Amino acid sequence: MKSLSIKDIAVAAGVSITTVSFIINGKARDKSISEAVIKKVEKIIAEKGYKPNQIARSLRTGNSNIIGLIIEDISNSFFSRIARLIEDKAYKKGYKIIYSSTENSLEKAKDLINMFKSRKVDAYIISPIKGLEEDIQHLIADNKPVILFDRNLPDLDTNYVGADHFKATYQSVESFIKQGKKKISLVTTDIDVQQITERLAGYEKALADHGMVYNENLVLKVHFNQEEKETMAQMEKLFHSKEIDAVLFATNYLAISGLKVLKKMGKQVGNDFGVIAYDDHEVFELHTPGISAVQQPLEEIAETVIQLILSQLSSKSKLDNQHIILPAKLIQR
Amino acid sequence: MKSLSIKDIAVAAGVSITTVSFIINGKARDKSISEAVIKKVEKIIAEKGYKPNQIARSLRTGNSNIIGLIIEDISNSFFSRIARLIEDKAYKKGYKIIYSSTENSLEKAKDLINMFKSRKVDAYIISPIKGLEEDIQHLIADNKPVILFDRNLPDLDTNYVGADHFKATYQSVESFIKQGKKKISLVTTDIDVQQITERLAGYEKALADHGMVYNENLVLKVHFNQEEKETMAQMEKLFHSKEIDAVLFATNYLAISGLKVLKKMGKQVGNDFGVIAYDDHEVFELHTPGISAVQQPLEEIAETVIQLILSQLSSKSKLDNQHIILPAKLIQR
DNA sequence: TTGAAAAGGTAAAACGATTTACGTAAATTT
DNA sequence: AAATTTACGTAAATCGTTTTACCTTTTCAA
Repeated sequence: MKSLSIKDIAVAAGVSITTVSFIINGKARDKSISEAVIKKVEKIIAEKGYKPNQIARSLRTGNSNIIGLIIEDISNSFFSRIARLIEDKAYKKGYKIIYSSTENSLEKAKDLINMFKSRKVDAYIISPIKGLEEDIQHLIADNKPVILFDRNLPDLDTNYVGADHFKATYQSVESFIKQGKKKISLVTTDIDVQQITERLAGYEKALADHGMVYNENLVLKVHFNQEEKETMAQMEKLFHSKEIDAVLFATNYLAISGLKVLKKMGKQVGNDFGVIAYDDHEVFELHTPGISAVQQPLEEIAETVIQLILSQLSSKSKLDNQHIILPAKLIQR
Repeated sequence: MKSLSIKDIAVAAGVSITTVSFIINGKARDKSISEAVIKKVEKIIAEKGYKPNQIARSLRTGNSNIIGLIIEDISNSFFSRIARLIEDKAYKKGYKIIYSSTENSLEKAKDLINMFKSRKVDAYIISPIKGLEEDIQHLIADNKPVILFDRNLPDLDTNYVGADHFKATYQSVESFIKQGKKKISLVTTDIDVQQITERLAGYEKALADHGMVYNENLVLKVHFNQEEKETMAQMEKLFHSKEIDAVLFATNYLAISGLKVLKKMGKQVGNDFGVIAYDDHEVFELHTPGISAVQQPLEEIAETVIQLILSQLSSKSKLDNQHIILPAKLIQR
């Protein structure tokens, strides 16, 4: 069953391919095609169920109506929720999403960018990793809209949408201090991206502002690609050896691992051991007791990203780059 | 910055486009191109960083190296995990994934299939919904590999990979009965797909086999697209009004909503109120007490799906359709 | 020494759309 | 009545590949 081409429609309607193309693309009136012809062709298209071949279209026009989404890991609920929201909004505007996970591998990320490039995606939404600067720079030079989200690459002059991580961790630590906590630990990763360093900075500043000393023994930087088992072992050591009375986790998967450790150790979360997680998750809501968490405004992030993309795609001239920082909220439980 | 074309390479190397094409596609030796020319062209390609335009390639060859993945909702952890695994395995074989969520809307699903079709995806992985039979039939007639997963459409003669839902619910109910539960409730959805009806059937059969009467008041069929708030209200009513001593949830999101309800009601999960969830989730592991759950073999499902796709793509002739049912496991907590 | 086969390569058609530039007849303006 | 404009439409180039069918020269066997 060969699929229909524009030629089949043209033949069936007894007009030229050009005419059919104009009609499909809504340029018929512009090009003064008579109503009668328009009706006839549209009828035939509907009857036969013809759909233009997007590949051919892309080849000719140079754009694809596809937006590439590059994230760390689609199975992380933060990313899958964002992805769902972005997809949904993009779909309403006639754009499709191709997504891929980098798994924090620079090589895979570069590879993905290349694949997207050779598929001529119209725009890129990237949660980047360090080392990707040059590749992204090429995209920008190519005049493709690029929106970074979640993480920023400071060396790169492009659009960024993210949450105010500094403030969020600052407030989290402050809330611990108000509860009278004395030994506040931070469990974070060693990925070198702004979003993570900001979280560390917020932690340090809050301590300093409240006259507490920064103690590097209280900060655990987990290697980003290691097995969960090892992460849990490191945490267990941390929780055992010090008289920590509160811990702030810098990502949701670290918090989940941390809660597993606490459960295993039989250590109760509560008045004498406070926990705050980063990026909300059903686990935190349902945990007994409930776990406080920093909640990023997912809906707003997705909306902003899409807005930025669409405005860039629709404007001929290059727009000014925007850095949009949205507030994150500490959900107390 | 115009991107490079095969012509640029041909000119730079002083050979024809054909020759370059043969070299790119590894047909050089076959077509007896001399080693010297191969080396030279490869060098130029590497130097200039030329990547073939996949769009043009697709237009000519009719395939895209893209696999379309249609699921219910990428933000559901079951699907996002499967997606991640499938993506990963596909990527290793040089295939990319375009995914989209149907949100259980028949219209959106049909729309997605059309989009994928006009983008000439090479194969389809679909978690289908009722009413999609005809559209899928067209794909099959088009000679495209189609693998259904998670849910089957019995009227359709194609490949299917799924878990043994009947057995899993049967065993779950049986385990409740062994614990001495007398009033076992099932909370499921009203989506009319085989996977869900199987789960109901397993529940009924287990009751019958153990001499217990099926009581339809104990079965709650939640409308699939309603607000969580309403779902929770219905569950609360169910949990209140009857002397239920155990509940089996047929999906993970229902179980999560259910746990929220129980928490709100102050009802303890434990000896006098048993809970089993479907599709494992971190929430169930971390809940106090731990929640037992039916765990589908995600890794095997993904692997099987990809295997099936690849073998179909590589064989010229149409292979026999396969129905692969993998065992699901009840994790007791 | 002749003829076939192998070596080394290329020209041009095809994939299915979009778009530019142009053609002809009728209507309108001058 | 001639000139211009408008209405209605089409031919052909183009996007960047792959692939078929062919061409020329060299090698080698009979």
